[in-house]
Amino acid sequence: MSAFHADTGFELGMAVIVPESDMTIESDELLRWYAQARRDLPWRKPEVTPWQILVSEFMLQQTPVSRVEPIWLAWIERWPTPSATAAAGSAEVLRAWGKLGYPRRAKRLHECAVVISSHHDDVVPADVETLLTLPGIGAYTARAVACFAYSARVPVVDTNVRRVVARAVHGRADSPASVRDLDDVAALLPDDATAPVFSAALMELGATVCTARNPRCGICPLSVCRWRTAGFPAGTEVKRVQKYAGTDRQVRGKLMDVLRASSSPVTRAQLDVAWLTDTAQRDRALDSLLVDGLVEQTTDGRFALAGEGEIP
DNA sequence: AAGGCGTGGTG
DNA sequence: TCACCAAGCCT
Repeated sequence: MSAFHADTGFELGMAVIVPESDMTIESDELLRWYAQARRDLPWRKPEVTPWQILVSEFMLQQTPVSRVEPIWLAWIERWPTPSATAAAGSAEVLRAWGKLGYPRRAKRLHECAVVISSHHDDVVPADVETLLTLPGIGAYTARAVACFAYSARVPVVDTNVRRVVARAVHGRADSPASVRDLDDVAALLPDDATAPVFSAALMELGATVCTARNPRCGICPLSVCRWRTAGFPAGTEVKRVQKYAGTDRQVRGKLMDVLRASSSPVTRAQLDVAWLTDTAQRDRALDSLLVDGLVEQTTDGRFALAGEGEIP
């Protein structure tokens, strides 16, 4: 057992009998920890609707909880349902999104609202298959909505879950994205109705204890962690984080900032001052915003947030 | 399938 | 300081 291979569970071609507790994450200890350590996030309150949970999931795609909270609170008060969101128009939605980042998410959220209000009787679909057909909803968000809004027993795999499972179950510092993730987590899921809380707890553990940098192993509730057992081996080289300063993304952000601030269409000159250093780059950024459908040009040649001219 | 897509907090 | 990172999705 001392030379046991952490990855495969096999040694020299001989099957090693692994205690069940080594291959799983103890649901009891995880749930007990979650019950006392869970953050009191507003979208976790019982009266929150599936649509409002969906909104939180859109906002949380690559944006930290602390920045999402205030925007989400104001958002659901203003637009509590898909139909209310759809009726608001995409320009107002893009404006309310503010500086959460990746405004394509806001556009897709509005598109979701339109589809759900017009084709699904204003009710968020409950099954993963249908959710996956909606704009901006991918593998994670579809399962998160099915699980957290409808208590479906489906694996929910985000970056936190991936990391926790990679460490506790596989003994690796992190996990390269892989299709095995879904099967891995499905195998860990409790058989009973606690599956959704189990998933929430797994995510919470990754977000607050088993973090990417400086994991707080001293307060981890898991009694079995193969990463710890293996002596915390380092992960493989991570791919470089994308640059931001000076990129087209930053220029797009500047242009969107100008558009958001104006309730009426702006002139080309007003956009030009948002990025003086490289006019070619500025043109490219504006063009890409038009291609993405985030910005529209009015008949008189000015620019506005997409949908600004529409009748609400 | 690798890379584009915002923004701001943090160690 | 500045690289890293934060409940991904899409092409």
